[in-house]
Amino acid sequence: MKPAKLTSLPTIKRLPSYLLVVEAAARAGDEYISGTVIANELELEPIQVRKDLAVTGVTGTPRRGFPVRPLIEAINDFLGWNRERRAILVGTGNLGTALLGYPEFRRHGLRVVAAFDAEPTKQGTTVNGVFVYPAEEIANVVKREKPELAILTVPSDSAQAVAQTLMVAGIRSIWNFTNTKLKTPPEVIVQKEDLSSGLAVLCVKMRQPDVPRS
Amino acid sequence: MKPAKLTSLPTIKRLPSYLLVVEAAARAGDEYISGTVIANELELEPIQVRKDLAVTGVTGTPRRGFPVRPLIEAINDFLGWNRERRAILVGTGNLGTALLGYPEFRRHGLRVVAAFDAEPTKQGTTVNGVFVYPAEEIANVVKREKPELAILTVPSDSAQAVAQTLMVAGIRSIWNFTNTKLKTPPEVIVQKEDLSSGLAVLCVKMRQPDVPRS
DNA sequence: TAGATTGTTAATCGATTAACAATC
DNA sequence: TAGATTGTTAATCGATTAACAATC
Repeated sequence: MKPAKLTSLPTIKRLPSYLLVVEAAARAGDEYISGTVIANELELEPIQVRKDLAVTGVTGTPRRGFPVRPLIEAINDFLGWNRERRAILVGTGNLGTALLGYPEFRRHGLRVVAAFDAEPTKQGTTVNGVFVYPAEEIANVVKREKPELAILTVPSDSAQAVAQTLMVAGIRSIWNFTNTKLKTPPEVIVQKEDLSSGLAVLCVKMRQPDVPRS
Repeated sequence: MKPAKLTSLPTIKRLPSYLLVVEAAARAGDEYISGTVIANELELEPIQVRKDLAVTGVTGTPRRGFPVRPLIEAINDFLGWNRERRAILVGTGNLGTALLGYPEFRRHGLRVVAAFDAEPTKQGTTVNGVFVYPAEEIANVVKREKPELAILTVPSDSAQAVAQTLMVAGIRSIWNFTNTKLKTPPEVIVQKEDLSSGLAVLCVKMRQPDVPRS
């Protein structure tokens, strides 16, 4: 059996925006939506949208497009967004607090079951509905709550040490919002969000506006 | 005169991480750093680092690598990070507040001179040192403060309307943290940060760990 | 000197785009 | 029916990687 071709990263990144457009169509009562319409909405090429949507396995109908309800279901399914995923968050500073209060995540199945902070004044409090434990409790709470992933929003200089603690506690996936490149063994999955990259792109675009768009 | 070849987006996005590594070398007292060392630190290929650094115009020395101080200078220069850039921020919710308190931005020349919120209870207060005006004051304050860009951290459903207000007020660059695809004329520069894309990539990696890394 | 590293030119790889037959 | 849209196969484009002479 030949291995299913892996989905490209750019395709995966575009799927959430397709989902938003298709959900809007659903709210508008549409039964079908064409790749052309999605493409116009997002300023993409129709062929790219069709190719991307192929990964969901939903087949479209000539002249009508893709069935809205099944498409929403299939995108969510592909992204694993229609099942619950337990997470912990370490570092309840400005950014950590913001993420705890971001309703979008909950809609995508992300459920933060515990937060941690090194700061004693935060420990024992509740931030956006999530209880804050001392950082020393990571191992215990992970053992009890069995989260699938950890969201890392600590200061950069403690990022590696906290990641270490998380890995020792058994965490195998880390969503890294620090600007530290974590040293991790190959079996640990790390997704790094980098605001500085975004600022860099914006700054270069502002200086030299003909840099490519996406 | 042939037009200077445009720098690719992936290259621009990697430059900030190079900068962090090179700055660390400077703090360690190193005079030179090789592309190989940078590559190891970031798990990249040395050839990619060398090619990327070529855009800065700094030339390396065989056997030694790149001179640390000039390289820091040149990367900052390329990104426009060694001059001040005035910005306003609209929407002082969780995320907006987090960004106002993010010290990294200041280090890269971003200076938020005013914030705005539709919520009367926030108006007149100071968030992380930045005064919060009513949203109606956008036009006035832009006229007075002459910011180069606006950071958009409002709820998605008001994103397009606020963007409209900003553009009418004369703003030509928008750093968009909402998940709304803004409708803007071609001369307006928009940089969209998409946390959902990041979550999508993480979720797919967790399901199917052999997705490409970066 | 010997050998690690640079910078350039060429090859490869992968993603986007084009072309077009099939179809509702 | 006519024609818009799909899905597939092929062509193009651009980014990454390889090869290697130059050099300190």
